[in-house]
Amino acid sequence: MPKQVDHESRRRQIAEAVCQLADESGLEGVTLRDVAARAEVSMGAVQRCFGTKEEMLVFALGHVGEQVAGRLSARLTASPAQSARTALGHAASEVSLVQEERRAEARVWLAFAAQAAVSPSLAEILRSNYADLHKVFAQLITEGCDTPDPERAARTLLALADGLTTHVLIGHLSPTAALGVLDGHLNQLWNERAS
Amino acid sequence: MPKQVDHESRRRQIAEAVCQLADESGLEGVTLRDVAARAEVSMGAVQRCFGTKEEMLVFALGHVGEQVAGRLSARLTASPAQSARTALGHAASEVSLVQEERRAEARVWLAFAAQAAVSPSLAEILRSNYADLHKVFAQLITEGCDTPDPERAARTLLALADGLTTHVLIGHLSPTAALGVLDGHLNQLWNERAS
DNA sequence: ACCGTTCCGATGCGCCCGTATCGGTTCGGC
DNA sequence: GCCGAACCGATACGGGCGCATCGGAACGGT
Repeated sequence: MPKQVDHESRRRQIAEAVCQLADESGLEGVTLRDVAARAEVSMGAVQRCFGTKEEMLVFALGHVGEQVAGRLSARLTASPAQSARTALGHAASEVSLVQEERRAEARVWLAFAAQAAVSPSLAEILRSNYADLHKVFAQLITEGCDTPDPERAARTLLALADGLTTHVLIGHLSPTAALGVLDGHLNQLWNERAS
Repeated sequence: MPKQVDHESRRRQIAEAVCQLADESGLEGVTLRDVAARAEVSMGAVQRCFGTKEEMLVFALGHVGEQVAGRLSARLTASPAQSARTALGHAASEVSLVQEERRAEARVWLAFAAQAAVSPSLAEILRSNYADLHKVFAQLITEGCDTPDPERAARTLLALADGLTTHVLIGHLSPTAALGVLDGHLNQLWNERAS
């Protein structure tokens, strides 16, 4: 076997380029040529890593999903002693990517979400990501507060986080306002049965 | 002046075609040729109505915004005698386009939202639409329940509705589950201070 | 040392995009 | 009745796209 190259790391490198471009000009600004240029590899290399453009996008979406999930679990395990309330607050603000430094990831997420509405393979990845996030949220809610339907509370929180992401991206809400909404919702959730 | 044609109605006809195509294959499946074919006019007619493709998209987005707003106010004025609670429920379920027959509009909305993240002129339209919806929600909430911060409650509800739309489109939630989330949230909102 | 396999970058191909252009047609004004 | 302005459909054009191809470079096995 001649010339070995670490395919996996190259794929990640390309996925990173995809995300940068999707952040700058949307998913339709992601062309094989531009991706290759941004990743500083040749176009042929991109084609060898991914047989088709769709494959590349699927991998990139999985990549960002892993990043978000990784940051989330890192944040949860990093300081486990805190209350479930603050843990959930951190988790939710992590998932809704309202912080300035996550704006790029938010744009990438929105672009992929739109594409997923007409591309089953992308939708599949997104569904699996959402299922994971739902489990985490539901677990935290079950542990931390005695709301009657933790599953529904988790669905609510996840949808709220995504809606806030969208509204911040569009400019309808400021990041501060979004965080305020999130915090208020969590407070309401905590006081629900503890009147 | 020779040959008069109703520009405005033709623009609406074209906007309708844009929505149909965006529903079927996303915004990037919207090409001038396909739009012209779907609207059953020539490509030249499309070009005369809209100087550029972006103009056409902006108009189409405004068009769907008007439709949603129109349906919303129609539903609110149609049966004004009902309680503010049910009025808000109807409004929210109307805005979150979870019903099967609104699926097309939902896909169109998501496609435009993603594009708006990188296109200021589209973002402008969306912001104005959201501002209107926010006013309606805030008004209903102020009238109907005595939550301490109606503005924030309105922001929460609007973001939640959008997030649910997205999740239903992707297939993470069923329309029924989404409606359940919405209803549960409104109940929580109503019981907040009425313990 | 050399050989076959694997990787590489460049180039070509066919297609479709948005836009510009243009001759023909239709009609109101005089 | 004709004339010019407004409209129409078709076609031309330059460019960028995704994908396929190919000669050569790089390297491990024997």
